[in-house]
Amino acid sequence: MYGIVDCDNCYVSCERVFRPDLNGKPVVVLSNNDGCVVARSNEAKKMGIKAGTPYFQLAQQYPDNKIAVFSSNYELYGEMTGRIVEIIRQEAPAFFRYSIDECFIYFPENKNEELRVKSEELKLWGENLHQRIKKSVGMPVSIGLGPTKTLAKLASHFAKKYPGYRHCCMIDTEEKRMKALKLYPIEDVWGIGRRYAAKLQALGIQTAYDFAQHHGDWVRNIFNNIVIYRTWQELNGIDAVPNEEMAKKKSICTSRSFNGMVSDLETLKTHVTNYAVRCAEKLRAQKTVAGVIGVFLNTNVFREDLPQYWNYEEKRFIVPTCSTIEIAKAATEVLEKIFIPGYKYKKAGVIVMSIGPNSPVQTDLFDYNAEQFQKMKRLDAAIDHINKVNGSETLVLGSQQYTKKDGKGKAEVFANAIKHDYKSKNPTTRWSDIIVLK
DNA sequence: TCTGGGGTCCTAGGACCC
DNA sequence: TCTGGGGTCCTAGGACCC
Repeated sequence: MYGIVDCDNCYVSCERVFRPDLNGKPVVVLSNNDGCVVARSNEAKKMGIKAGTPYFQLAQQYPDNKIAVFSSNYELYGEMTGRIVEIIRQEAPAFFRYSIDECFIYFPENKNEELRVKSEELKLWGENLHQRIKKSVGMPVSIGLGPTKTLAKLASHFAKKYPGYRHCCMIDTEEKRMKALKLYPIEDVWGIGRRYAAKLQALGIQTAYDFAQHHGDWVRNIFNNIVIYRTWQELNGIDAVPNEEMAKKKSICTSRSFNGMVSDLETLKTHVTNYAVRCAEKLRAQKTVAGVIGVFLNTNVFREDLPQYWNYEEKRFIVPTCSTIEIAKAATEVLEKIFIPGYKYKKAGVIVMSIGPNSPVQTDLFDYNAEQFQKMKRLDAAIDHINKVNGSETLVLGSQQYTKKDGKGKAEVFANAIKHDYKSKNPTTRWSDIIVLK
């Protein structure tokens, strides 16, 4: 059996833990730069607010402030969901964190009849897990149980939709499986995206049941695609999607849209340096080095009245690295190659690839300075430590700081934050934000 | 005026090897 | 008239996920 634990309206629920006055009221959380809606409370969903709605449209539509709005606060969401993972670590035999708000649980098959967990016990286990998470973290979660991961996902949707399941729904018999499949729209099945759903609907398939009823050969012929065939198998109760392991990322990307538009190379360099530094930190956090770095640059695609340009280039490191200074330097070099003056840029990003373990690293046969290498390593470790203890970006490179010339031609540092006008505090990670009880 | 930020896997086709 | 038979690796593009 598999389980999935899925946080209900994750970001909204994180905010509500510290704002219980907002329970039962419409709440949305916005993307970076207060761009669009990425999370909605049930009340907001009922009002017809769609995911991805640009915030300025929402504000026009509901000028009376009836909807509580939050900028995204990933420091908070990361810490809150981390607490949930800790509880799952204690309660579950094995698990895999699938995303920030979802966790798969693996129940090993037990051939011994006497040791086998009975269905009723498993269902109760799920209900108890929900209660423990609700009580100790404050997050409502929905739990689905089933013989395959895809069916567990289906079950979790029913757990979310019908209160009668007490937040945990289990598909453990043929009868329940059939009933669930018939009630489930094909476009909501895990692994069926917009394209596949459209194709299936054109073939007269409306529900998961319609799809599962077709012959496997038919599925293979129509799609010639192993991924969708596995989904078909899973709906039919055959465990087919491979279990994932705690894997290291194979590529790491840090990108942002800017608050406003940017034309000058100096500001772009500062942005790109910041993204590169983040990539280096992420590489070190998972104990890896990257062999290739890529940088991309975009103008504003929504401004059809302005000339458009986008470009991307890569550079290979002779010796794979996770050094902040090396990665920042390389990123700037690539940026200079793709930058064309005269455009109004809206977004840039840094990607690191060809990721491998940080030891042993194949060094350069002809130009390797062991002393320099060790120095860089110690410097990065010191930066990471200081930023961990004192908060991120306590210590940064000079090139990470945004500067402009004052009247006398002297460079002046200024903050260039992305827009976060409605950001909540960080009472779980910042001493300055700690809650005061009256 | 204002429109997010990450990831994964699979396949086909081309370049290259013997 | 007739033009082999295996492989591997890499890349781009397309689908999907949250």
